[in-house]
Amino acid sequence: MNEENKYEHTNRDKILACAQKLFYERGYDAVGVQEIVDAAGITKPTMYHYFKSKHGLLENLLDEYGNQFLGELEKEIEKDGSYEDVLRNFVYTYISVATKNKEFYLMAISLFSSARDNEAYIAAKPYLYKLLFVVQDFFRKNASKVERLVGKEDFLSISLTGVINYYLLVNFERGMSEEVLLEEHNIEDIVNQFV
Amino acid sequence: MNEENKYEHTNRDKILACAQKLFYERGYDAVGVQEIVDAAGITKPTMYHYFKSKHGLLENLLDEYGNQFLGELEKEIEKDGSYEDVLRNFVYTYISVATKNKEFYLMAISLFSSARDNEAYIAAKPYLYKLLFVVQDFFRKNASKVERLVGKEDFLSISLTGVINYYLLVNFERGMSEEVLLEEHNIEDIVNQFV
DNA sequence: TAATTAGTATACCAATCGGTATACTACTAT
DNA sequence: ATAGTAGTATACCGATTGGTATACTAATTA
Repeated sequence: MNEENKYEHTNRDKILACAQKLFYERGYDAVGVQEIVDAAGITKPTMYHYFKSKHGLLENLLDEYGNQFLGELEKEIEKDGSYEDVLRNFVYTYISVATKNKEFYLMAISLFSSARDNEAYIAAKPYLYKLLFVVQDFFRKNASKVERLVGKEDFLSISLTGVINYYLLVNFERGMSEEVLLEEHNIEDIVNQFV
Repeated sequence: MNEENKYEHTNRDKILACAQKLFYERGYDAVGVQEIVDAAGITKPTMYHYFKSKHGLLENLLDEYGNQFLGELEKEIEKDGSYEDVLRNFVYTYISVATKNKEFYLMAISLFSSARDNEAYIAAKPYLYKLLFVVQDFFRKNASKVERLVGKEDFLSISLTGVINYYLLVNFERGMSEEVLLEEHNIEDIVNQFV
């Protein structure tokens, strides 16, 4: 009945997009519901109709934006090639997807590092593990190609995720552009640490 | 007149200690001033007497606890030895100091990853850079011993900090103890990535 | 056509937010 | 002795917090 792209300009999507931007700029706790609905040009009951609470809004945000992010990373694991090649592609894709969704990505990193008993951390925790599992899957599939790395899959996934996250965090803070972040010598620096 | 350790049980220190604990548990924005002063067993005007605002409280907290943390790391840079030896000691000291001040350390990591325009991030930013500079100093002094690493000091410092931070974040989350975190094979895994 | 449902707004709630005006006490310095 | 200062409490401030009761409209379904 409706193949049209209605789904792009609904109030629900406007709320998600505005919440994402505000959470990125100032953080989940610092942004009030009123501010979100003002930015989206609607009123509170509309937000509480779609998402049952502020917490529910964050959960939906993480679910829709986050799984899209992880999906793109998972596709990269399927590909075949030498360890160094697939690693290089994986790192490139990770940074590429992260920079393309810079605001969501930084928001997610912030949530992953939030305080233990913070409401936002509790919502983000499953995705922190999902990301870790995706990177672990990558190493479980490919580390077997290099004897020295066998058995180190857990550490390697923590280490790679840590390096890339901090690399992006610091260099976004420095105002570095997507193109520079993806330059060959920068990718190569990261790759070289894992060969 | 007073060589005694008065300075450990003053209201000021009680406020700092309680704020640190609460910020660690639930985050700066999620914790109200009232809750802090209740935990410290005093009232608001006392807090506003010592620190001019909630923001000022955080600044003092970072200044006193943070500089102590960085000081212990800086001492390690002075020491001499082969690249691999000083690196191993540096990593060991970093993790050791971080685990001994686990609550403060996790709070700091959380602040470093906070949203750009968040009040807490603005207070933490100088210390994010200070930490980066300390690690950079380490590599500027020692990377010269290994030709392959010369010129990579900036990347190396980001990378090492990223690995250790994420290593501690994930393994604290997993409930891993200080002893395990400092086990030789775990330290060696990290060190091996930087030789 | 009648009944139901999804979506939205007006107007409100108690509770909490960060912060302060005022006044008191206890100590210090003159 | 007296003036000043540091520290502390009672009681309050306006603003904002997350959330909702009620009512309306527009579209769908029976």
